[in-house]
This record gives sequence, C-alpha cells and structure tokens, in this order.
Amino acid sequence: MAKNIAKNDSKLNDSKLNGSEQNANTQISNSVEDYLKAIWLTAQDGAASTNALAEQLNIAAPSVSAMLSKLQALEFVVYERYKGVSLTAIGKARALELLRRHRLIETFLFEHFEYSWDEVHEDAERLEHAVSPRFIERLAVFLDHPSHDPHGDPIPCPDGTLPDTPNMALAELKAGEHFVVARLLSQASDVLAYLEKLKIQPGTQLKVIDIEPLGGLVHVLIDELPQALSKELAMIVRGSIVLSA
Amino acid sequence: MAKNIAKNDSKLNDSKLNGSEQNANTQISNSVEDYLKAIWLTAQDGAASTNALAEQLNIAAPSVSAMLSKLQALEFVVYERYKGVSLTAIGKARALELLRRHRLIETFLFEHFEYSWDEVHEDAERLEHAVSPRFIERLAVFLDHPSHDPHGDPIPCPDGTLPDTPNMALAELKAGEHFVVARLLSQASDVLAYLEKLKIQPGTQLKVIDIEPLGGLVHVLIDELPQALSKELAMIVRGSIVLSA
DNA sequence: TAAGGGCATTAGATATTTCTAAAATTCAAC
DNA sequence: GTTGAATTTTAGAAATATCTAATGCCCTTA
Repeated sequence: MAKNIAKNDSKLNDSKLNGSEQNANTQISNSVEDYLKAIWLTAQDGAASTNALAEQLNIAAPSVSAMLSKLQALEFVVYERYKGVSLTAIGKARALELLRRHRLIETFLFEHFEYSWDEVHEDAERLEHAVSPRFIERLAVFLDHPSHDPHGDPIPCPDGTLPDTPNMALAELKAGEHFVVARLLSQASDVLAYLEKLKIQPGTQLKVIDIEPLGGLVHVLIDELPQALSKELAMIVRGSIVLSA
Repeated sequence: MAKNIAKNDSKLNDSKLNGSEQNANTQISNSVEDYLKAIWLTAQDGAASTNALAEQLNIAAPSVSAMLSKLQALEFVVYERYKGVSLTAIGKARALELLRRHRLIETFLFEHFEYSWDEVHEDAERLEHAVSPRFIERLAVFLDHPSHDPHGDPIPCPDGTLPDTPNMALAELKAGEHFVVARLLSQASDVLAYLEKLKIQPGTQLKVIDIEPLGGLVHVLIDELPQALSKELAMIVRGSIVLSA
C-alpha cells in the first residue's frame, strides 16, 4: 500500500487524496500516533528528517519513509521526498493530544503509584495508546488539572495550547545568580537518576557559584552544598532566575 | 503460517512443536490474550466450541479456527479439529492473569474515576493489554487488594486461585427466604442499568415474597418496596441466603 | 563540474490478524 | 444407514507495519 501511494506521488500530488475529511476524529493506529508524536518531539513546528525520526522511534529508516507517505495521504503531515516532513494543523493537534495523555499518565504514576522518575516513561508509553477520552478527562480531574508533569514538561491543554514553561538553561547563568529548576530536558533514566542524586529536580532552588571559562563547568550551591555539573548536563536543566535568595 | 501448522496437523501432531519451553513468560499479543480469556470465560475448565468463541470475541469463525491452531502450537490450548478447545495449565494461568488485570482495572475505574457500572467494561478491555506487572502490583496495593470487582466477579489472585464467590441464583429461592446479592452475571449494560434502577447490586439485601409457578416470575421486597423480576433476570442475580432479616 | 559520502527511497519479503466463499465434517432425525 | 442442517475448517486474499539489501538523490569538496 505504501507502494501505491508512492507511485501516485511521483510527479506532483496534492490532488485527490483519499481519506480527505474524516481524519480529524478518525481512530488511528498506535503506530500512526507514535509517528505524529515523534515528529512533534523532533521538530516542534519545523521539519523532521527521516533519519531523526527513525532514531527517535527506534525503527528502520525505510519503514519511516513508507509511513510518511501514508501520513501524507491521511493529511496529518506535509511530506516531500528527500526534504523532510512537518505536521499539518490536524497532525499537530493529534500529536499534542497524545502528548497530553502521556504526560498526565506520567504524573499519575509518579504521584499516586510511587513510580520512580525513570520508571514512568515506559509504562506511559504503552498506556497512552489505550486510554479513552473519558479516562483522560477523569484523570485530569483526579490530578486537579496539572500544568506540568514530573519532569517539568508542559502538559498540553485540551484546546491544544501549551502552558508556559521556564526554559532558561542552567548553563547560561552567571556567577552569583539564583535559579529555580522547572524542567529536565531528558528522558534518559541514567541522567535523571544522576540529577536526582544531586537533588536537582523541578522545584529545586540553587545558586551559581562560578562558571569555568573553558569547558563551561558549572559550580552551584544546593542545600548549602557545593556541586559541579558539566556544561552538557547544565544545558538540560531548565528553569528561571529568582531575585531573592 | 496457520497454513503450515494446519498442514503439519493433518494426521497426528503432538510432535516437535516449535515454541516449546519459553511460553510461560513470553510476551504475547493482545489477540492471543483475548482468545485465552475468551476460552476461559466460555468454558471455564471445559472445552469451548469455535462458534461460541467467535461470538464471544466478535470475530469470524474461520479466523478463530486459524488462531486455535496457533494457540495449540504455542501450547496454550489443547485443540482437536472439529472437537473444541480447552486451556492447558499455562494457558489457564495466562487467562487468569489477564482476568485479574481486567477486574482490578474495572474496580479502579468504578471506585476512583466515577465510571458508571456499565462504562467500566470497554475501557478495561483496552487497558488490560497495556498495563505492566508493576502497574498491576501497585494498583492492587492502591485498591487494598480487593477480592471482587464492582460486578461481584472474583478477582484472580497472583497465584492463580479464585476467591470464593456466593453463587446461588435468586431464581432458585423459595418464598420467605432472605438473600444478599453478591454478583451480577452479565456484562450487558442495559441489563446492568435496569438492575441498578431496581437497586439490585452487590450488597443489596432482599426478601422473596413469592415465586410464580408457571413462568418463574420472582416477587421480592427491596427496601420495603415490592418488585418483580423475570426468571431469566433472576438467574443472573447471584448471592447467598441469609438467616436473619 | 565530477566524485564521493551520507541520507533517503524503492524493492522485495515477512509476520500478524483478519475477512469471505467454498468445502469438509459431524451428528441427529428419519 | 442416509440425508441434511449446523458447525467447522480450508482456500485465498487483504490490511498493517516492519525488516534488509540495493538503488537513487543531494550536496559538499576538490
């Protein structure tokens, strides 16, 4: 079926797409959902490359190619061979809806089922495809409509907007500044576990003692204790400057 | 692949099954899980017919035939062409594990997410395939290890045993006897809604006023109010006799 | 501007689960 | 026992999503 689509594709092809109108509310497969989410996570509002998606999804690049043609036919993406792919309004809405499910589920597992920070992701990854709109609505009420998940990532609202999220990197601060951590830009469990050991989590307050000039090593004070973070690690710690100590 | 299996099958075929030992803990598909559960629900410890399974699963009979051959090869069932199918010990364990997931999830949705009695089933049907062992373990703790779900159905224990469940049919009582409802043997939402309207639910106490001799109509007293149930309906209301009023 | 490397796509195949239509089997009734 | 209806299975096909191997495209570098 990917072949047929690809053949129609060969010259110019915005004409006569088959599944035209009904895709705003159509039931879509887990795979399609995953691709849409991956495109959003990879490119936000820009264009994602096939290889980047293949890596994000852990799927071989040719499989991604075939699926992109299918998503194009479904009008979830705009895709030009060899040029990358980006989400249409409908595709983006679907991606954000899935992201909302994912992050609400993570929040629930973390707050009520005593999951550790790095355990939530893989379970949420499967549950997000299985929950109904009713479940998500009730879950949001149960959690009292949180705006951010345990990693500090914003939870998309039902209307498709994203809550504001402090996004300054710890690595960009200057000596003497005070900082409150809002978000950790990583899903890697070893990274999260390391940061947890340093007591760096959403809500943590810290002070920058000094920044090493060459490698960008960041010296901070957390709970009166001095700690050091590499520039790379300090780049994924996001938050905002605070004025008073 | 079903064809290959079927061909090997033709004469006698308990020899050289391929996936022999590892199926006790192997990851199995949603479909396979559903079939195992359906076999258990249809036949408990006996043998289920192809058509009965097809109806239970809402799948065409030939599809069921093919799948049964596959389940046989996986050693989850004992299956003889034209003779019906029954679960092996491994298959039964898998079925009960899924049933445990299903009923714990139903209990959760009912007790904490304000699902109505008849809403829980369809959501549980999808979630049961998506939850991890960790999730179920935490859920059981969260719910304080319930023995029965909102319908009064027993929740299998992790070791594969089933809690005792009062199982006398309301239709089998005699005039003057007192009864406490434990279980409603139906998943049909119209049936459940009707019984809810009559205030007949697990825990309800009632008294039998009279039983109509020909059609078996049952007259009962619930909360001082007289009600009448058909024999058919009174057959799915299960529970136990109580001595004191 | 020609070559080469890297990225992306086509080609061809496999696994899984399902369907409808047609053939086979079973079993009960005559 | 034979027949006929009901049940069950085989045959053949389709949809979905994935893979590896081979080819095609693009763009930088010389």
